[in-house]
Amino acid sequence: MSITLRAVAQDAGVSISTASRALNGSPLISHETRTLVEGSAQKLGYRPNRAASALRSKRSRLIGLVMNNLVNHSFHTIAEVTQRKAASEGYQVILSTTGGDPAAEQDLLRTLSDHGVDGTLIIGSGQNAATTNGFLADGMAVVNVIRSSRDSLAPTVLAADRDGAFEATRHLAGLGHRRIGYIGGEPTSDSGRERHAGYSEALEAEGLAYDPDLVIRGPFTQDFGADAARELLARRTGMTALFAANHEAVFGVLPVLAAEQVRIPDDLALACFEDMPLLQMWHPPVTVVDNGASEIAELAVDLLLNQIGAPTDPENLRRLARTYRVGARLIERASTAPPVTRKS
Amino acid sequence: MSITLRAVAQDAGVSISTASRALNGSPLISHETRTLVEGSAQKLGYRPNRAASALRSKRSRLIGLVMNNLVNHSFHTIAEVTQRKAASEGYQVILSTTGGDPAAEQDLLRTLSDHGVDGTLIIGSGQNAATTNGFLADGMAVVNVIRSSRDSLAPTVLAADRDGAFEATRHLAGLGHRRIGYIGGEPTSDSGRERHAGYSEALEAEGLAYDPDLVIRGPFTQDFGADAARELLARRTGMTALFAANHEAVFGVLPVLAAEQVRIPDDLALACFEDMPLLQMWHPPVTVVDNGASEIAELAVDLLLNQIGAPTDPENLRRLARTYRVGARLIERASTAPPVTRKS
DNA sequence: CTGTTAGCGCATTCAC
DNA sequence: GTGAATGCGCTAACAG
Repeated sequence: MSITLRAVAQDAGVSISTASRALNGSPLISHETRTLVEGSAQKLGYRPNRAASALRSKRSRLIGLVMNNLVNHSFHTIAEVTQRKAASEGYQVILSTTGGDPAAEQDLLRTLSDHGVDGTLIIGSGQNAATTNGFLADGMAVVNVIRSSRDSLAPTVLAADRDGAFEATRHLAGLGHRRIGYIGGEPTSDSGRERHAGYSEALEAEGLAYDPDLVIRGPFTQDFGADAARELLARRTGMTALFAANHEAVFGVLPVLAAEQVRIPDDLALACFEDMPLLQMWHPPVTVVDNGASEIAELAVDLLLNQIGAPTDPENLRRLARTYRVGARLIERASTAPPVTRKS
Repeated sequence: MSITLRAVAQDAGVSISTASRALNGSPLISHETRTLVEGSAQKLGYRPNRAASALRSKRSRLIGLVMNNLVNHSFHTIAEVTQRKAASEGYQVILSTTGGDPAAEQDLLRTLSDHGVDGTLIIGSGQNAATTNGFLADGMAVVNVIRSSRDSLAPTVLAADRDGAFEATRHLAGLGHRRIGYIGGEPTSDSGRERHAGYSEALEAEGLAYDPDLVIRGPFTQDFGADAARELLARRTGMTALFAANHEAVFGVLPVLAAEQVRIPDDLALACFEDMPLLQMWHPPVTVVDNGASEIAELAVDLLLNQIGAPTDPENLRRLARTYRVGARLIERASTAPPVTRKS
């Protein structure tokens, strides 16, 4: 049988509630009794029963993390950072993957609520705002991450998709490229729209025309990337640079470029969105827009803990409930260089 | 305020204990009352309070997952598979990363226990058997994964490191290579030892001599891999094939080979341990030993749930407490080919 | 500052 | 089969 608070109280010769207060850092406790109780707890190897504590106090010290999958580099980075940071603040994280299914997502959200999580970070479908708003009303903290959720009353932390795409495109244009290809996500996704907007705006800012022949947008899949890359090459558009802004598609784009013996950066300058080991190690290393997954997670956890700190304060929530953008950062590597002028 | 069991019981016109039994699938309940209660629960949108349930029943429907990090491809694969499978059985998983620190690991294990997890999967340091054995004694399930733990009384699920390395090496030898290099982990790690043993045994089986000049073993780091690759190339040993058996080191080996313009497979046939997207997309795609991370996770979760099913049955635990090996699988890709005979 | 009292919501005796 | 009673271990009023 394990040591209960009662045993600690007995050992220390105080009441059970005094023991509770002493161990939970209540200010209304004398220094002596605190050290006394702590001594007993230490000696007996007391460990709090979180289930009991949660039942009574409505604070589980658990937070939920809901995401599509763990394969995506940004996602598992976020999971790891979230876990580490939460643990350092005394919270454990329940991890849930949805496979991108909104129904599964709702189910998981409910299950997390059953477990009494104090808050939830959600990289979601954006389709369960009603559910998460209900949680907020019940005093559970919520933060949307990476993907915004229409009608959600919770704070949202997003990557700077548009700015990042703008910078990458301007970087290519700045090197002298005038025919810059674009492979990106569908307009139905926020990030797909934003990155495309950044690309377009950069072209405009640099005085370059937007040519639909240079642009292919599609689903977040490797196959799409491969097809798109082949298609762009086949079009013979005079493209000298390519911005691959659809993360999953990159896995299809790279092998095609290699197989077609496209020399990088000489035949084609290449930039991608979202950094990952693959791109660092590629030959040559690939210039990327680092979306700041770690920083996004840090901020999201901060916002979550802030809510948890003042759970029943609607004013606090209103104050926090805005959209934050974590700045993107261009990392220049060898895959981008000025266009090679054939002949002169 | 959320709906409690009491409200459901009231609505159904039965006692609270009958409601509890009805919703928990107790056999001693008439069919009618069951459907009646389920109807009320449905209607009111009842959701069980897991904290209360855990406090009373000692079953939290939570399991812990402890691992070094989430960056390693095998690790996040295991995390994702574990989560999905656990969820399908009604369990949620608390994810913890240790950063490889045994003290942090112990701390996390204790914290998981505080939360009353029904069981824990641990990819651990192997140094906390005393702690986990204590958990077992308290009726918490434990399964060691990927890394064995000396003195642990819990079941262990391991990858077939030796067999995998044996197969990869024999594959290279079978292609006609006689000078096969090896870059692997330190002998202090189980997997480092096992894979090296598999390599050695395969050489022996193929009648090839073991040449220390062809072998470099070191830590699980990218830098080590880069250094080792450079060193092996510099030694001019007549090496025509390389088996990179240290997963993290692969991230250092690949760029060095590319930078040194080593043509694969013509100048050097290459095989690696542990599959991952990077290796599928590499140019050329790299032959690997797939360690079966998904299958390892599936089996580990099964073993955990089996223990949870019969928590106080020492006979059951004794029966399960053995070491399981999930078979490795060689995936041949374009990076391995017969040695090119220069001239004739 | 400390002790007493009263549950949190549920699962499980024990009666019937 | 069902209901009444009893805590699981803890925290949060409420007194003092």
